[in-house]
Amino acid sequence: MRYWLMKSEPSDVSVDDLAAMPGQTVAWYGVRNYQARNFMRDQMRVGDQVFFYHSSCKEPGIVGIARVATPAYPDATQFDPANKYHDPKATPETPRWFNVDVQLVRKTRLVSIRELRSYPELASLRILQKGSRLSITPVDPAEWKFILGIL
DNA sequence: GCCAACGTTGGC
DNA sequence: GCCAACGTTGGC
Repeated sequence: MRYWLMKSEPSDVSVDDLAAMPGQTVAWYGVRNYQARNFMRDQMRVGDQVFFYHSSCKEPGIVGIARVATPAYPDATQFDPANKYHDPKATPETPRWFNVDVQLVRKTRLVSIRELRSYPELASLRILQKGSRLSITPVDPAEWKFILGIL
């Protein structure tokens, strides 16, 4: 079992949006970064635990706990010319982008990035590193436990 | 809106 | 295969 942190812009899919979805589950479409894709495609397993993180918004931070609900499969938006995530180089025979489905486990209080930065125990958390931009990052078991403890 | 950091693109 | 130019991310 692995642990992850996944960023979502709340103007796109917020934790409340996720809570309102059928089965409280959403396809994690739109990832167009190879490293993040590889995490989903190669390393995620059903049941992996996820911190749901709001980014590019007024109060960035962790807002929920989720789980990986499906193995990775081709991201449908890459094939749709009308979609902003359309990739003209992708075909159903040779898909380039993959996504898992993510299911909400529970909302949490907002743990802001500012608060996360305040804990020496989280000094190595990937998203706190200088220049970190990856939308999907692994979380160490010790980091996961620590954050659970402050929720 | 700024801008540092990083990823991607494409000419050579 | 190098690397400058460009685009994107995302906190502030």
